[in-house]
Amino acid sequence: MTIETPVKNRPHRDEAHLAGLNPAQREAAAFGLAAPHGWDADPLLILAGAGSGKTQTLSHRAAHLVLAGVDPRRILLLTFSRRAAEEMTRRAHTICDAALAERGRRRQSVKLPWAGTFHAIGARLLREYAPRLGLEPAFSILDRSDAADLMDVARHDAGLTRRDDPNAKRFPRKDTCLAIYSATVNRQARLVDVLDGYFPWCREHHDDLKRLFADYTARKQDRATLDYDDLLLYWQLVMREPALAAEIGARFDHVLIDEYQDTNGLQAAIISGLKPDGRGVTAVGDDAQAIYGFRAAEVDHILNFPKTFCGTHVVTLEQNYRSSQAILNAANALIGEASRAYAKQLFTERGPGTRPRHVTVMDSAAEARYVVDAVLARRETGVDLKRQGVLFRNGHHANELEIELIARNVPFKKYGGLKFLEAAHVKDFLGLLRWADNPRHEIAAWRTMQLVPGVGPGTARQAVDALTAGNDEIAVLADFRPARADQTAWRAMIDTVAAMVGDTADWPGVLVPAAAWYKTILRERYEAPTTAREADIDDLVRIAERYADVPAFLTELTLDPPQATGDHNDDALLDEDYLILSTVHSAKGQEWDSVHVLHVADGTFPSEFSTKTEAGLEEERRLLYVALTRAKNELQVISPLRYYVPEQPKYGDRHVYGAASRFFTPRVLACFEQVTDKSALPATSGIDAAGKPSADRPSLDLASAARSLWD
DNA sequence: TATTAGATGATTTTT
DNA sequence: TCATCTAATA
Repeated sequence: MTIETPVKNRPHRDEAHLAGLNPAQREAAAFGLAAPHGWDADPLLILAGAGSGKTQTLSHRAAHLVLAGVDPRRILLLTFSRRAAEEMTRRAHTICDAALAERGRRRQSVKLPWAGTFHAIGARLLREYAPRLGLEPAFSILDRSDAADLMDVARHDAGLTRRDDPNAKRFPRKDTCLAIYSATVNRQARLVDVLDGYFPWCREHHDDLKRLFADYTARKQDRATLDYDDLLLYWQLVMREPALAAEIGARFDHVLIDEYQDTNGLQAAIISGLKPDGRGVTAVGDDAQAIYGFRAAEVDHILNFPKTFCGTHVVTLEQNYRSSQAILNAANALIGEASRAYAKQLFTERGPGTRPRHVTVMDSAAEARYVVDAVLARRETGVDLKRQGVLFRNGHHANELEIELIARNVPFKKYGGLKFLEAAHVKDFLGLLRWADNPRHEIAAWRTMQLVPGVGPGTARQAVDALTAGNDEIAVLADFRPARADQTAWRAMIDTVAAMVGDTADWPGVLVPAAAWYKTILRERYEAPTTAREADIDDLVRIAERYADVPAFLTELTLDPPQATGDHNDDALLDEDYLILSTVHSAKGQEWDSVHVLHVADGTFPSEFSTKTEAGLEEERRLLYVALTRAKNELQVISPLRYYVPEQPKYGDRHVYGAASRFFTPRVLACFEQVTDKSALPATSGIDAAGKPSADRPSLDLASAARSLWD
């Protein structure tokens, strides 16, 4: 007897490549497709819990689309980082190749989908359509600090920093101004509402801020520069123009979006613009892992996806392949206490595993020692450093750990925190390249000029004005002779930049004199040996040489900066074993055999800035949930009793005895084994475990000394 | 006008 | 701690 099934659901021998997926994953990967007969594309929402094989499923779907006959170039894959985009593209490629080989066909020629972050794809589309949008195609992209500097120039020029009345409140600093601006743009909200909701202490400056932002916007346009937010904002504006939206939307048959829970209003609007009825859209995400509220992301976009696009098919992935049951229990207990119920309950078929540990230590010094000991002990049992991860809420929470790791010769790589590109000398050199790339890039020019000894803000300002008056021809600077400046260095700067400007410049050959010029500046500037800094410049040059031209290099570097310290020269490190340190945000999508979470105390986790609102607190809970669910076999959460609070200036010691994290309720704690490090036990002498004399405790605690005899 | 020293205040996570 | 701003000096 045969059972009639609709053509599009009939299993097909060509689906062999989906064999490794579980039923839910397979359903998601193959939904609406009947290879090789084409596809039918109702909107698809995949709710994928932590460790449920999301990347696997999405890359299979991409591969399946291609095998079903979709042209890869008509697929748009939007991810959260470029690393994720590359990973998925690579996997999809492998799956396709294997499937084609199976069928005895030749490997397909390399056609790549459009894959990248919203920002990167936005930049690419905007450049392409620039002529039709009244945009300079060769626009430069301002990174955060360039944008802040431009904001600062506008801020000073508007006289907002003058303080006629010394008692008057100061105008917000450049970073705050930029943050307010960014929040307003990304939330698509009115300035008043953003100020009321997120920056109440700046409310009184509403009118000045409004004027400032208008000026900032005008300056960016004059200078052919776009900031990060513009990449989304402009793209979204394009999508509001029906003809253009239809044209761009028609270029893609399928739009796959990863981490949909972290999309903001602009991004959601872009998707709606591309595919108004949602046909061809696949969104993947997990509402329990929404952690980018501060970037105006709203969980509602994923929750309301089925309402926004009617006819949405929803697939839920609940089987976790990553963590042991014991770790999953802890994570489930934590998220189970959220004020909002999450739709999924993760389960695993892996064994129970060892219970996660909750370790109490004295302070961050003890924490650092404890973690290094634990990491090295794991390595002894055969868990390589690379299979271990140390996670924390803020970049600086790992500072002491870094010192300890260096002292004990443990190699590591840190994600988040101070980045390669933020080092002053790296910024200087990039500024030079940015100026050459876009002679109208006021900030880059101004910064670069001040590198010349004897040139300060005033002189640089005048030179920039002269440059603008002279139609941005570098040559006009030759007539501008700054009185106090080192004339040789000034002349050399002009020659260096002039040689780099224009299409005729010999790339990457021009990098050599540019680096040479900057190195002379470096040596004059710093008395200490500059070899380390010079090596960084050489690294930068080596990276730059891999790109076709300056704009390509700068765009890549701005949109996808090296994530880790040491990332830029990772070729040398590649086969070595090293420990990963990462902020929880940067750890999204990653996993390790053994995970150590630092500094879990009230005030840091949850962060004290987030505890004022319910939404903020819930986001912190999800952040901790993300941290816990990174672990496969072993998990340790470390809580210092006493920690450093830079925000609270106190006389003398700024350490504070903090409360335990409010997330560790009895029900959550029950999933953990309690461990107390010896540093956190009552001291048995006048010297506490940190090695410093402690004045605030009795020099001898007879009771615990007596007890410890029996330990 | 450039540079330095000292005072003052603040916030974290990232494209 | 760090960035920013002001005042003093060259």
